[in-house]
Amino acid sequence: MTVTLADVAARAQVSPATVSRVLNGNYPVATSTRERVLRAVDELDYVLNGPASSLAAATSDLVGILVNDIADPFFGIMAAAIQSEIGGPGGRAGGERLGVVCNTGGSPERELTYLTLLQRQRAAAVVLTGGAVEDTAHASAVSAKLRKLAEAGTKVVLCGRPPAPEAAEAIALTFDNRGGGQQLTEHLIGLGHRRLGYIAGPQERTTTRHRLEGHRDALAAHGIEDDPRWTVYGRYDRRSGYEATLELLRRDPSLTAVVAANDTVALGACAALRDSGLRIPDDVSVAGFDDLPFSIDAVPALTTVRLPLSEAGARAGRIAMGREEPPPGGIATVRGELMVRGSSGGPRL
Amino acid sequence: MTVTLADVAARAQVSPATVSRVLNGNYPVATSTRERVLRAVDELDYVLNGPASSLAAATSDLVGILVNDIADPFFGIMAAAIQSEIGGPGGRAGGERLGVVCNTGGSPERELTYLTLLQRQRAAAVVLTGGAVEDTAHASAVSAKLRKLAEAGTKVVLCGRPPAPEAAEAIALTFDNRGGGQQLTEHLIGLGHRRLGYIAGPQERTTTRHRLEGHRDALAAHGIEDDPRWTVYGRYDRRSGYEATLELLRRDPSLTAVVAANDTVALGACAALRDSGLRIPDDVSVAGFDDLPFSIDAVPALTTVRLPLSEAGARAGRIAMGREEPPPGGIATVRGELMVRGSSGGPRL
DNA sequence: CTGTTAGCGCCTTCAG
DNA sequence: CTGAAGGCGCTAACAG
Repeated sequence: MTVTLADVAARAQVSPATVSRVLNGNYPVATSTRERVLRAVDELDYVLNGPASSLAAATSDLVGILVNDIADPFFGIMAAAIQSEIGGPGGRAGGERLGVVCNTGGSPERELTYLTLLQRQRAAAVVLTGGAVEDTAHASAVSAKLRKLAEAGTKVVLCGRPPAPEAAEAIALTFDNRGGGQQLTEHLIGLGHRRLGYIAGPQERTTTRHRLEGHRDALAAHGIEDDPRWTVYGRYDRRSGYEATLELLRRDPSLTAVVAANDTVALGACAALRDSGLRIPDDVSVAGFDDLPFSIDAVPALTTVRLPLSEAGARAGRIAMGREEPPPGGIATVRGELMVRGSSGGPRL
Repeated sequence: MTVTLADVAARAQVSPATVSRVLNGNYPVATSTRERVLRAVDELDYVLNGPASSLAAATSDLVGILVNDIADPFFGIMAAAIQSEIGGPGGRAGGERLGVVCNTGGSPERELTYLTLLQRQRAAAVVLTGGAVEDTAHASAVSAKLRKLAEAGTKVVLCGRPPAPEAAEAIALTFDNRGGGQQLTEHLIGLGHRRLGYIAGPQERTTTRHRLEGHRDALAAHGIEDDPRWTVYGRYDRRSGYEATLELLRRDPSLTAVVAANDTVALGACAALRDSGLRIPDDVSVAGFDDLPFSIDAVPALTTVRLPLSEAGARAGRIAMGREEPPPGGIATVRGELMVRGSSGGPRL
């Protein structure tokens, strides 16, 4: 029923081995022979059997990209960049690789499941994006998995994720969340703010912790006591920002600025402030993080920290494909850039 | 080096076939035997070889999800919903399927490439999301590919995409873009608008065409002549909305409403209007399409048409997994819901 | 319920 | 540069 390599060989009057060689292009074949084979492939409408090929070669053309939330542009932008570097030629059969993104939904179990599935498929590479969960048991389970993947020849790259201490084989491009958070809060302090609310992300995430630490570093550097009432934990979504802001306002109506864990949360914060009859930035300044495309369209435009998601993703993709040297030591820190816009201003008197 | 099924069989003192059976759970095995096998699997840290398994079984656990732009939440939301229905148990080996999203970037070539790659992998199912490109040559190439996939046993589902006329095997859940566009414009006309600008998406896309047709249907129904100056084509992004709006304003400053191809474009339109010193909706009303999460946060909140992306995606996922009956005739139309919000109001006098 | 026996379709030495 | 041959690891009849 289905056309096999042998059929192509018969039609082209060569041996299966030869067909395999022209298809994989990893071995010298006479031009005339190649053309004959290619013609046969075309005439027969032959499609390589991936599993068979992967089985024999003990490696596949699959490249996995794990993201926490595919509906969040933060991950979408990185994934698109990674995939664009993977899609191109460079794979084994016919030169195409299959970059596939897997949505973990932020769940440690699903992350592990996907990793196993990818391991099962003998993936050529795996790129994990975004913050990690800080649960110890899970973290070491993931590290162990990554180590095994690496041992089996799968390249492992972390993008926008802190290095895995127990899996040194994994190359890491880490975002400087701490530094970014610090810059942002420094900016607000510089404007005169002294009472700043902070809406953090989920408690057990590295990204959450690092951004918050940066914020606190800035406060400490300026001798501002960090009132515990000023920090609220939530999720990385708009709703969470909305609710957390109301909560912050309830706890301390005298706040003059709200720093959000990311832009999406900041948008929710803006909505809550507006609904509370407060003007931005006249009454309360707001800041986000990431500089997603919509942030510039907020009214007023959002002050935030731009992360070079696309660039980092592209680099991660290239490293995963072995087309770029990994950074020295296997770890590189990617810095963010403070974007001062209309949502931040001096505090009300 | 790597542990194989035979090793597990030896350790558990059973035949390889038995091991396979407990792993796939598709055949009766004595509980005691199963436990012994599972223990051996665990002790040996065995991981099934996916390619070998797929080769022997002539099908894989891979399910492809094609999206036009992974960085766009429109697709992200659908993809997440589809993947959530796929991820669960139901696959062959160990009950897990690998839902993988592929980013075509809207390019017909990449779409075809991914389809081939998926075909090569003997994917269990493929879900194509979003509008199709209307180039005839490409459309029939895709249809041909889909037909071949279906013949090879791959389930094909279209989600938010019009039916493929030449590939009737493909189940289609189509969005009623035309009806939605019509409702939206009806709403604006009802408010009293008579001069409406329209920012369309890329010219050769089905989504673009259908939404525009709906708009024109509404105009025609009310005897409003559609001035050609009032339509501008662009891309589905913010920048395009910004530029198109300036262009519309230049062509006819007397427009009282701008209808955008989607919410993202509408956001750009709002920015352009604001930058031109026009108030929304006092001077000009704005409307979007899709009702993405950020639309409610625009200031003023965006009037738009809500598409049940998540629900449609979930349904598509279930159908792809054979867990839900396809709609009669293989085609279902999913309607949108008009969401009237602050960005639309009566025209200025 | 379990073991035996053939392949699945391709890649990759090894000769020529 | 090309052909022949063996096996990659697993599944699916078929017996028992």
